[in-house]
Amino acid sequence: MSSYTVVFFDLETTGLDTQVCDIIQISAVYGKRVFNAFTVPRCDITKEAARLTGFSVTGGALFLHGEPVSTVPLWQALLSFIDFLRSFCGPVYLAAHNAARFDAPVLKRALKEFTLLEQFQSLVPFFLDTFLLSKHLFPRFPSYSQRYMVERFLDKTYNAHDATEDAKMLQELFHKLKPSRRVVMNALV
DNA sequence: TGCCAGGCCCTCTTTAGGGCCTT
Repeated sequence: MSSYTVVFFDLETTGLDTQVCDIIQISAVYGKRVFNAFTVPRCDITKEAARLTGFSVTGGALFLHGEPVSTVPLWQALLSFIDFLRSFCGPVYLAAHNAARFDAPVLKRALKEFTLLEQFQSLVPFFLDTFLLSKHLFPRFPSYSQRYMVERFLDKTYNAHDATEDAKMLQELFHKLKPSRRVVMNALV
């Protein structure tokens, strides 16, 4: 396989049900480059998601911890995200923690809704699941949550449930772990 | 009122059940 670029991303959503939840925030990082977009979800935010993320919707506007947030329509956020991904030369592997089970299906469902999936997949042939990667690397760990891995390897806590911070931490963790190409290939989904 | 999903993985398994990881 030729060269590839690993871009780290994270979604904040209205809940955990990948078949019905809606995207609230998309963030991605590559080095110092950051992509971020907020969008007003079209379904209710579950009580637990609202508690964890601090997002709320009032009068059709998005708020984060009570402060108004600038948003764009979901289709526009997705198109901007595709433009960001297109700016890299060659294929992009989009990395997220538990990508296979959560971020990838949610993102792909949204892209499909706006008939953007094919365009997206021409840029992103695979997702990289750092949860699977962590399990492959360290078979006997008591936990593989992103928070645990960050605390263990980077010795720091961070603002989890902010998509940009989560993506930045994941990038830092990945570079600390320095997984071999073989391990990376085994964590593609 | 309801207190969410889901599929892999592990083991006190395989004639099953519970924990994990994401919001």
